[in-house]
Amino acid sequence: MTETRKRRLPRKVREQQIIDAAVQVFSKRGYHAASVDEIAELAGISKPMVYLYLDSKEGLFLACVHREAGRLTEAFRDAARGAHSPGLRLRAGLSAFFAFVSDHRDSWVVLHRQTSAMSETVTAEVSKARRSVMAQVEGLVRAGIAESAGAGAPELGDEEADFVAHALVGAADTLTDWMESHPRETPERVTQRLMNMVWVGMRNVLAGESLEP
Amino acid sequence: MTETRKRRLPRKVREQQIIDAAVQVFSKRGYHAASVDEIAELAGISKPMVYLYLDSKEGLFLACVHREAGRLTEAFRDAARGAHSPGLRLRAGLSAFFAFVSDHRDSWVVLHRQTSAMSETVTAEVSKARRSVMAQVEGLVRAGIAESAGAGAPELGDEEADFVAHALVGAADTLTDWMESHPRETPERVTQRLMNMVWVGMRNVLAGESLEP
Amino acid sequence: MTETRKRRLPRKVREQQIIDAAVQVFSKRGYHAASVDEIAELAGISKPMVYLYLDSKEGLFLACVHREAGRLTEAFRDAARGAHSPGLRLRAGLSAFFAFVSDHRDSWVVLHRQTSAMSETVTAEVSKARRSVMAQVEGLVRAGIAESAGAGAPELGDEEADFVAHALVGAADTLTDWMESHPRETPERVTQRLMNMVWVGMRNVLAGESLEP
Amino acid sequence: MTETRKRRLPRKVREQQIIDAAVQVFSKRGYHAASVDEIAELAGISKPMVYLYLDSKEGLFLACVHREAGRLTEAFRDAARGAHSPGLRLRAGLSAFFAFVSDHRDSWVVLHRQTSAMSETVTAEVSKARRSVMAQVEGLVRAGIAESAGAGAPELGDEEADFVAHALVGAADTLTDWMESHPRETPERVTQRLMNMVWVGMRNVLAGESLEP
DNA sequence: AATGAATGAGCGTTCATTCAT
DNA sequence: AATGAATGAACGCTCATTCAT
Repeated sequence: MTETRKRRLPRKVREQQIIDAAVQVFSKRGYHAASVDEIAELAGISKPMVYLYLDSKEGLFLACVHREAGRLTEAFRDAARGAHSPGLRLRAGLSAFFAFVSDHRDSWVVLHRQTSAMSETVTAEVSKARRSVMAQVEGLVRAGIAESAGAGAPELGDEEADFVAHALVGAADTLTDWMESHPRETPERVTQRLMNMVWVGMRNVLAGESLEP
Repeated sequence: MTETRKRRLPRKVREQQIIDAAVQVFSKRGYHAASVDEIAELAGISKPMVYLYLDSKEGLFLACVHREAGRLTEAFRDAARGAHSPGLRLRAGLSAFFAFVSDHRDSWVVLHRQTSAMSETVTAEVSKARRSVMAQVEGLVRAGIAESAGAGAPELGDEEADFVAHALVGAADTLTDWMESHPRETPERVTQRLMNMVWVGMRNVLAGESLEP
Repeated sequence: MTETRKRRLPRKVREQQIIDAAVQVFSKRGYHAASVDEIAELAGISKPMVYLYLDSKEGLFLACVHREAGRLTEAFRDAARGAHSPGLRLRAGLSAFFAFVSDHRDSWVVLHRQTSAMSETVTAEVSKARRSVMAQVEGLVRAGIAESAGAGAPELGDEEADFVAHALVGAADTLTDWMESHPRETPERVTQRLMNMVWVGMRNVLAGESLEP
Repeated sequence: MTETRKRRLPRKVREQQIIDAAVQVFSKRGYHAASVDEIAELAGISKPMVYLYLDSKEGLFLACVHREAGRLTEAFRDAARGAHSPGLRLRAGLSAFFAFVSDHRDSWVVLHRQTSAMSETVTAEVSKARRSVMAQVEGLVRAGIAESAGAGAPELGDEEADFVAHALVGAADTLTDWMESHPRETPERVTQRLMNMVWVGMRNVLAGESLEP
């Protein structure tokens, strides 16, 4: 099956191919160790095209972050669409989240694990995208808990929901690495296990209960 | 060979100063963006000394990882020493962990967040050091749960304990970032909250219980 | 072949537009720092058109030099046409020269101040165009002095006239910069002043007189 | 006679060698067309040394301008030292100026003929150095004329002296090119001729006299 | 024990130029 | 007549590393 590589492609298509390659390379090497040469080669084009379309290495990285943040947002939205009660939305959303993180390792690594020092504007933009993702997880957490807690549930404070969201995202991030060394695990099983682990506790946090040390 | 007359600092001292500087710079810039120049300058010596003592940039990074992993291990040991019942050891250990992670940001970032591509041998060594840290958390988890579950507790499987340890470490990592933007939070409060969140669930995971989706 | 239906501009017009743009950009940036991209954009067309019409960056530069040398020549000719005695021709010519240099800064800068290394053939052509301008100034000088010196004037040697022409052109070039920081000066005033300064001396040079050091 | 090229040289020496090379290359190619590679090669060292000592291409250019401006200033000072009456200082100064311009073609071209667009800070610094040179010529002009005009001489206005200085510098610049194609000319002869040409006129300018057109 | 001097190799970026339509 | 797509080659700059003292 010969794959005739098209030589001339319209800008929009090439752009996506470049971003595809960039996400892979940024994820694998990290922002600084990634070389535009390698990205261009992986995208099957020459370096000047990268600069023509994406302006700079930073612009390229930004494009990656934006696109992948958008995709994750979309994954959330799709999951929510299928779950018509607020309660199901939490599980569906979290499940979608885990699925995304484990299915799109590269996207997630670019979105969440690139810590290297970059120009201030880029750092700001990236932080914004990351906060937007975190806010969506937080929304899921708050909605899910609120419903599951029933009518008389106390309001879940901003800080509490934020805390839970960060804990979940951090756990999910590390667990995705863990999955790689446990090939029999699936995103679903990991989701289930993590839910088992935190579900009751999330409500405890909500209820203000605390265990004695 | 008597070590007299030396006004220039003895090797061991210099070495530690270099590693001090390196941990700061690696943490701030990331492995690749860090420059040996900056490290040498921060250490107050000339570059060839760095190479004389630590061989290469990778050797320098390895030394950082080893030393900081050792320090974290020591923090665990100290915490355990104060808590003479296995049950208290879990909380004390986790608390020590959080304290370490938030007190020694640079150390932790070097230990856990540097993903960049390095030579295979180095990557292997670093992974080993990281796994050793993870193993200690896992030990705490297993011991703590075992005791809290009482006499007839089922054996906690390796995979389960490993899972919980990874979730905790990941959550702790992200929560440390979160703490930075919530200045009123302390490591103790965060520890407490995380314990509230996962304590019950950890036992659920142990008991093999699972919530219906 | 009737030239109907063509909405796209005919070749000659486009060519002039391109050269217009090129003169501006070459003057502003210098030959090497000028980019064909910028020229094409300023001309309102795409880059391949530039190459279709002018062959190369050097060709483009050559075209600029030729056209602007021609314009300066024409300015001389027009000035001469109005001054029907050879004596007036010198002043009118010099005045036209200053007017041109100050009115068409870009043209002059391209004609006289671009020193950058180019291919030998091009350098030769450019030198030729520049020498042609210099020759015209020299002609003015020789004619003007000859007349002013009256019937029995000694022949002004080639070298002497050449010397005076170079001195005048160099002075004029630098004085044009000077004019920019003295907004109340006009080409006419500068011409007058320069004439005052060199008029007597030119005749001295002619007469072979020399001041004692 | 074998020339043993010293490999290791102290910074100060190497720095001067690099600037030597840079002046040549900047003069020959122009700022933009000059490549740091070529400069390094001509200086007999590797590129990083250039950056270690001179920071950047712009820094290198600045260093050239400063050093050569200083040398020209020194040439003026030396000439003035030999001429103990103000009147002789003009001729001696101008002669030194012409000698410098023709002996150090590269220095002068760097000092006066680089027009290309550079960063604002550099442009500012370069302009400053150039103005300082021009001011020295202006000083010579004013002093010389004042003395030659005798006791009752009218004050020479700033603008007039400035004008004359610019005209002289511009003429000298172009005449230096002219000398290259007239190998029998010497700086002394050219100086003499230019003095003949402008000496009387300079006083006319001073006296406010003007020739009728 | 300690350092100033030096470099090979690579990276981000740009540019003149061409191809296919 | 006109252009969007594409690139080889070069340039400014930096960095990990070593040599000579």
